[in-house]
Amino acid sequence: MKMPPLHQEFVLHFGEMGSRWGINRTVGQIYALLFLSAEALNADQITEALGISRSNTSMGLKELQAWRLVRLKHVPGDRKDHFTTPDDLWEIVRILIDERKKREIDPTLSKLRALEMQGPVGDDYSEARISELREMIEMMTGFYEDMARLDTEKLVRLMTYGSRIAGLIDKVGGYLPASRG
Amino acid sequence: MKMPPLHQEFVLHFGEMGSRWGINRTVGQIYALLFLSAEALNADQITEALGISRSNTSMGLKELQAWRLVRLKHVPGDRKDHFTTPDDLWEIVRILIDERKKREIDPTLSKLRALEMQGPVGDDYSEARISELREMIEMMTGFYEDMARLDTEKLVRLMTYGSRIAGLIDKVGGYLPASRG
DNA sequence: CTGGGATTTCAGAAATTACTGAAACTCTCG
DNA sequence: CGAGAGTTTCAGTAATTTCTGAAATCCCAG
Repeated sequence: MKMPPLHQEFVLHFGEMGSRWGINRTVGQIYALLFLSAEALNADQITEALGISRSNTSMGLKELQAWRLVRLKHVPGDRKDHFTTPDDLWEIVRILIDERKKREIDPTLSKLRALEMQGPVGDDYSEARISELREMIEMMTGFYEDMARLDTEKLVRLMTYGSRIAGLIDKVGGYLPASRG
Repeated sequence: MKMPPLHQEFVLHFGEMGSRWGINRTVGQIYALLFLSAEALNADQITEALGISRSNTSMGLKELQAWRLVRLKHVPGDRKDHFTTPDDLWEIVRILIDERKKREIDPTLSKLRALEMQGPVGDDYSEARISELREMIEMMTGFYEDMARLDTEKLVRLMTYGSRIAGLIDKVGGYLPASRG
């Protein structure tokens, strides 16, 4: 693995964290490498920098593309495909949350709805628990979807605003409809 | 695995989702079982319901306790330890986010800070990319910590309010300090 | 067409992670 | 103190996941 020390440490860290993030070591490393790289890299460059097999690189890139975390970029005069990460970090965060939601939450939400559809087949407690869980997930994903709709500038303002937002709602809350349509 | 069909389906689903959530199958199943259970269960009941080994149950419960997702509950007149999940779903969500933050984000934030401390050891692009990433993570975790401080009632109000919150900030934003801290 | 570079697929090997049963330990009650 | 129920640890095994090299496929320039 030959690259500047900073890159090296960063790449190794992402590799280690990979398993906690639900991706494997090499996928984490490939992402880290591309993230720090000013220019797009081709698969052979990645293979060499990380000291892994060419096929492993190919699979890693495929997975990162499935996550929409890396993009293909054509370099004129080069037949090879080159890869980059989006420049805009906010975009990366949105993609990450969307994809995790899709993989980790949506299937469970569907399952909960399906279970409720079956009608009363359990004891009261478990039925109630399942409904409550579904409602909570719907509220949280609904909120996220609302936030994701905001443009970056507004989002930054909101986050910087922090918990004072709550006071704001207290103040004006009475004059506004209590729930979303 | 003998339990009502509703429980069974729910438990199996949590087992399957486990790997996506960064826990293993049995840990997911144990959690699901306790979640639906009106009364606290002891380790033997869990072992029998899920058809796994007693030691596996013990390890699963230990991991769930490390996540603070299950609690010990003493049942009078019974020497065995009994386990439950918190009743309040909001509390569960807070715990989940806190713990995931601790495992998935905090180590990276530390690493980024450490890398920046080393002074200028990389190219300009990668240095900038790392700072930018650290700042973004700090903003998001800061916002989360602010939100976590709110009581449930305010939080529900805020989430229900959704994206209209942004308009609210637009309206009063000028009269308030631009940043926290 | 077709020759050859570029990429992907895939079956098996390697590495990692999960699970089990047996043994060790802990705690409490008599 | 010490018997025994209850729990945890741990070493070995099973299952799963990741990685590799070879073969197959793709695709464009000539």
